[in-house]
Amino acid sequence: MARTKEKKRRDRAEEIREAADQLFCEKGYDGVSMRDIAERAQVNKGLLFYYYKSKADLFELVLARYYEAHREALASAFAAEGTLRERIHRMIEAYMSFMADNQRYARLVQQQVAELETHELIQRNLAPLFEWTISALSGVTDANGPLAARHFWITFSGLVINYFTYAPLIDKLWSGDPLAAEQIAERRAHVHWMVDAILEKLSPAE
Amino acid sequence: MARTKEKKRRDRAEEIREAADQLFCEKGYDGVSMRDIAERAQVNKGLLFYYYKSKADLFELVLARYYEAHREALASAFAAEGTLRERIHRMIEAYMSFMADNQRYARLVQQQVAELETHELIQRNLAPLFEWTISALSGVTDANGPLAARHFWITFSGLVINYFTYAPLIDKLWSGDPLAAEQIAERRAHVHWMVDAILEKLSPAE
DNA sequence: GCATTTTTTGACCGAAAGGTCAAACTTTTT
DNA sequence: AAAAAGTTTGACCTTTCGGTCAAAAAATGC
Repeated sequence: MARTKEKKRRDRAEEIREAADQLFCEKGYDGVSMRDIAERAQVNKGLLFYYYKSKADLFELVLARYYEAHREALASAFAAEGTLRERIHRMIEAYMSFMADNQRYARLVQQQVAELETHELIQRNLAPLFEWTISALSGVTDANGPLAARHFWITFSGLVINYFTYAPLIDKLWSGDPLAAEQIAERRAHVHWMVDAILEKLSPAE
Repeated sequence: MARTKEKKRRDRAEEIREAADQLFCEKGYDGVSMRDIAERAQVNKGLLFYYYKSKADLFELVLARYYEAHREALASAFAAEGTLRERIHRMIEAYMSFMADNQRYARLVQQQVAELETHELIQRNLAPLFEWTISALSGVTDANGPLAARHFWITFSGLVINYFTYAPLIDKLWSGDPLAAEQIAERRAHVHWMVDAILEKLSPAE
């Protein structure tokens, strides 16, 4: 008789990482203790330090995974095919999808940005996205002033990310869960509409 | 000889509040200890508890002052005079000015929103702003769907507040301080341009 | 001047934090 | 089966936290 059950050994390191991921997103770095993480992972506290050398280390790992996933998710959208309009819409689409799939991420980034000692990690990951937008928009926006590409970068990314970071608040003002699939689809449509409004005003001829 | 020097007694309660204000904005609630606050206020730690009953209490006071100032700053812009376009621009103007004058506030709100147990304080203060936008836009937007007023509320407020919350990050991507007066003026012009783009697409006839 | 009230201090408390470590337990290698 | 390597545990350490309190100091009323 062959083994019918795959007797998987528990991967403690992974369980700890997942517990840390959940808790950091829920309560923030300072709001979580290593004891909390150990408890959720159903593991002895000492074990956390066997696999990860410190709390800060564990946090950075959780963060780095998200940033990497984010970069990968957007990488395909960077492909320079189609018109500017198509490319931007594709970017927005990828960005919204990633946020919808990784709702914890928005909260994590927000907390990270809120820290004044802005980690070089976040910088390193956002810089490429920034550069892309600037170069993509360079043909249609001004080099400087209120219509400079850099303003549209903030505006575009804000349109997407703000919805998710403010979701807990929106939840209390609207009726219905803003993170439900239909609501997110609605926001997606809104952002696309906004992109069109901006592009139309930037170059009415096209 | 009359008293030439106004020998002002130090207002300890006020000094403590100011120190707490600074530190909470810099490092967040959890990142600051009562010892830190006492040290910055150059006051004995015990005194903090003489004037304020707890750390949470002190934080709420700092927060409440900002919310009140915010509400007051926007109150005049609520006046229902002029066209919709004028009213919205006036609102944006007031909002931007308040943010420029109270740059700490953006960071405080962000930290507050980041906490999952979103305080009823922030809710109570944002609700009126939300209601006003909804009713102001009701004539020109859809009742539901991607062009519902509620989406534009998030979009508008994001346009303003995002610039300030992300300023530390922008600082590292741009050249030049995003919180300098000229830069803020530029963002202000950008947001006004955005408002026009939106309104034009919403009702092209007008 | 004295008595009373209001401020201010420094020493102290228990709880909880991040982190260490030697010993016990499992698994793998030989 | 024994030895070696890799895991897991619980007890323990130091530091820091929010908060208390009795006593000292300063201001006030009479």
